[in-house]
Amino acid sequence: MLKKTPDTENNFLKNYKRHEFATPLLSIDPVLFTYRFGQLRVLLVKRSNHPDKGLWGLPSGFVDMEHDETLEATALRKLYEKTHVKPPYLEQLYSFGNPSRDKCAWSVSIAYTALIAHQECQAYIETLSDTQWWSYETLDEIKLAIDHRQIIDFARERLRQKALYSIVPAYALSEKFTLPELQHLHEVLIGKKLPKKSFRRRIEQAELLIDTGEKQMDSGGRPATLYRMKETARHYTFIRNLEE
Amino acid sequence: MLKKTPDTENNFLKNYKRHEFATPLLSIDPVLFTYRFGQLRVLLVKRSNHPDKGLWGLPSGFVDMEHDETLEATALRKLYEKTHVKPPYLEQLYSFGNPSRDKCAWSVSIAYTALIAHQECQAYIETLSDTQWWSYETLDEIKLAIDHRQIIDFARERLRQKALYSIVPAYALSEKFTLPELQHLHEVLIGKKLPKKSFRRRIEQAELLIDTGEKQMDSGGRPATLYRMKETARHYTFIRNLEE
DNA sequence: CAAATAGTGTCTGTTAGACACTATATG
DNA sequence: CATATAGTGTCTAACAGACACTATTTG
Repeated sequence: MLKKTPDTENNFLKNYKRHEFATPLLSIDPVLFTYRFGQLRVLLVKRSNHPDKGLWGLPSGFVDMEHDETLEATALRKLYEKTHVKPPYLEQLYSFGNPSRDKCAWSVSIAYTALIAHQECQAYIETLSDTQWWSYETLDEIKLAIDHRQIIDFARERLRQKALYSIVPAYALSEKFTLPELQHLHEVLIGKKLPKKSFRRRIEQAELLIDTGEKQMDSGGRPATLYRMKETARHYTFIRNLEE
Repeated sequence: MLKKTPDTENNFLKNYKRHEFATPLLSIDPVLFTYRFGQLRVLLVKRSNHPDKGLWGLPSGFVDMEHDETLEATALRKLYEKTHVKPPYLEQLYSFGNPSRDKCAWSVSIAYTALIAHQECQAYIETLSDTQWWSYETLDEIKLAIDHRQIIDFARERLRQKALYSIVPAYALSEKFTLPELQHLHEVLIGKKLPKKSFRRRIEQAELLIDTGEKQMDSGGRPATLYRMKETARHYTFIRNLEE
């Protein structure tokens, strides 16, 4: 007969070797969007590691268990490596997992959606030869790594939904932006023209924006008012969705 | 000088040992809700393993990398163990992760929300001494394992949101249900009375339900019509939310 | 019959969309 | 001035909430 160690939590913890538990490989996949030249764009990186080395993909990474305190921290760390800024919007999107998505083994990807103004990081990105904005509409032209196309499509669809009931997409614009800019972005995301008066009215009624007093002078017509978002706007949802 | 193996994907895969990559421990935490005796209830299990052995918690489990083909499959497997049925509604909720949530090590929980009619599994659950429905309102009376209270609250809040813009909560009712039942469930989730006429009208206009022709005779008044959901109802969202 | 619950008819105030209008810039 | 873009005034059809009404059961 074996002499048994008492089954206390302390003894359990003492003997706990993580690697004795077979557990899927975990990666973090941030999908960073911006709005540039009238198009939705996504940040892609040329992969320097297997699998799918050499293909374009998301700026993925593994949790650094020594230093990362949260899953978000991992996402922010990977985004910082490629942009040198912290995006003003970051939200967990979905976790994808199956035995073959990564060829190697059962693996799980926790995807995040992030938004940023391209002006905030354009200069830094241009110093990197392996990193660039890619128009969402032209993604069909390239083969993306692993299941990253599926993840991007999932993020894109969620962002379309958010355009219907919030002004979260505004985080893909500069800190100061105009209502016509925001409306055009929403139109790109939703895929149809929106009635100007209604769009402006719902945002005005919700009191989501602050008039900076400044005007954007470069439009070749009447200058548009520059606004910035109130902090409350981040979590505000309209009672009524834009119609699809 | 070392003779280097060519850096091909094949060589990479050949040498790929998962356990050489330190990766967080991953568990799946399904939150199964039902509606019984006018209350929202959640399925809890007395934990037979550390950590927090002996406390009540969610019916958690690990991905079985030999047999589970998806993350959902793991959630369904754990729920089946405790209910012997497959719930009609299952949706990924959120992934929680940090270095201390599980005391042992960096760990990640992928939580799922599931809904079921208690009638579908009541008989089986009553055969298990370690499993029971717990009213959400009385969760304060017990200490839950690890961060399961936080996960349940997160799921509860998401379900409240869904009550505002969908009839997904109906999956917590029997396959055939009445409009007053559904309205009461929504009132519990949202935490306030709803105008009867408006509630009925929005569901009628959306054509989400099928009149079974049957009536529920036990209400002590005029019998209520029994409906079942169309499959389209699962993904339908109203253009206009119920007001909070 | 009264009591209880289910379900409807209808009025009213609010509001989204339509669209024509005004406002302010450039050249 | 014309052109371009920003932003507003206002009408109307649709509809959510209020609430009183009818309908159908039990006892």
